[in-house]
Amino acid sequence: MAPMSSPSPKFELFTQFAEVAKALGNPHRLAILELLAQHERGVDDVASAARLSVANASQHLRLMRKVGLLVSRRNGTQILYRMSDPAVLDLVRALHRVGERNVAEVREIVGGYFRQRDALEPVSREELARRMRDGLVTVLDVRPEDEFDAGHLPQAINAPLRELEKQLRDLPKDRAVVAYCRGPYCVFAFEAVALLRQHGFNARRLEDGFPEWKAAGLPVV
Amino acid sequence: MAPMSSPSPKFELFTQFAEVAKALGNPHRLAILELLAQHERGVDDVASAARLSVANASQHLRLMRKVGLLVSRRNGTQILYRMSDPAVLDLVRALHRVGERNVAEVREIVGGYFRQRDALEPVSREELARRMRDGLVTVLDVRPEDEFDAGHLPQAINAPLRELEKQLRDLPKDRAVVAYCRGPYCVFAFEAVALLRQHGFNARRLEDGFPEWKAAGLPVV
DNA sequence: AAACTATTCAACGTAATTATTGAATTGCAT
DNA sequence: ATGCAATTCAATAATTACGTTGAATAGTTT
Repeated sequence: MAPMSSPSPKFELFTQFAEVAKALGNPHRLAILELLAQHERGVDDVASAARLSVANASQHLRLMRKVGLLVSRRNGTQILYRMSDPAVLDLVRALHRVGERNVAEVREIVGGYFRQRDALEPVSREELARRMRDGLVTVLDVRPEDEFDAGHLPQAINAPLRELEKQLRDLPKDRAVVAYCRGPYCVFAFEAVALLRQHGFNARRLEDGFPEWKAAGLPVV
Repeated sequence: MAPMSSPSPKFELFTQFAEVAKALGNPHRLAILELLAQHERGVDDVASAARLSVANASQHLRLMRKVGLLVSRRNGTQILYRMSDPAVLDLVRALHRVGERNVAEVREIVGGYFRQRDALEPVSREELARRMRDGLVTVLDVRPEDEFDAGHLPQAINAPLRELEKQLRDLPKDRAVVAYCRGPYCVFAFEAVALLRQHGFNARRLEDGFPEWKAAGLPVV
């Protein structure tokens, strides 16, 4: 109805915030952010890691710098970009959480993964710790490789979901498998368990995920 | 260089996440989210509160539902929308934090507000509490009105930044003024102090913001 | 100074987003 | 059934976003 009479102060603020969100609204830029979450990188470096043209990577980086997600510094001939602040990582993590939850729900409706819900009951941390001590279980970390590298359960095998199918032949069929992920909403663990069961494994998922395991004071590598 | 050979699994995930961020990348939708953070509302209700046409509001709402930020239910003839999950509010808050910090930095560079940094040293919570008991200070809440209504410091006057200038004449000039905001990065308090000083007030800002005051167990209305 | 490297700029075509309009649904009430 | 209210759909026009290309800039090396 009303055609936006005055550009209210609140609206201006929301416009600012929206600029930040827009800068996150592109898969390539999210990939770049993940790269820069580890350490600062030059444009060329980012471009090849993200499989983008240099000019395109430069555009993305400059946009994110413009809205305050990144900062840059010059080192000789190259420009190094990095995340501006831990709050940016918090923001990205919050986005991942919401996105993951959404993926999980879509799968639940479309594919019906959660039908046999009892079959997917999680293993408690305590139970897994006990079975690990007895050497009776294969532990599968289905998070992306870099998160695995930054810390994981002892004896865990890293098998990012899309590579899990290839790695199936290397898993002993006579041992139970417990898969874990980033946290309670992370859909990877559910999917991993479903896939493993399809291939005849005795598979279950760990309750919650790696951060909760670590926070509970259980051993980490 | 390489034109994106295969649509990698990681890229698909990031595409999902980017859809969520895109849905946040519009000032009207952020305004709608703030409305729905309070309680669920019908389309018509949202449209008039956000000053949008009904069809336009419907489009925004459906988009946010599609990416999982909102859910809806039917109640007779109307459709009620609400936030799907507390994680969505966390995401919005994280976005606000980054956006606020960004606004603050821009102002710092352009306007030089933070030049006389010592003059803007914050008042500690304890000091403010003491001075409030002695009745020696005017307390200014420069957050938006709805946040003020949801809880504020005792005796505080709500003066959203853009309305502060109008309210200046009503403030007693012989009393010190302490302004506070959402938190440590919130730029409103800085700007309020700068404006008050321009007009001859003895003004300072409170350390951190309202949530921290409340968390410290100090009195709240 | 010239050659080289890394990055940015400018211009272009394609695609996506936004708000508007008017028509089409959907459920409820008469 | 018919009419009514709330919402959604479909088509449109204006704006903005995206990636490519080739040229331009800034700093380093010879």
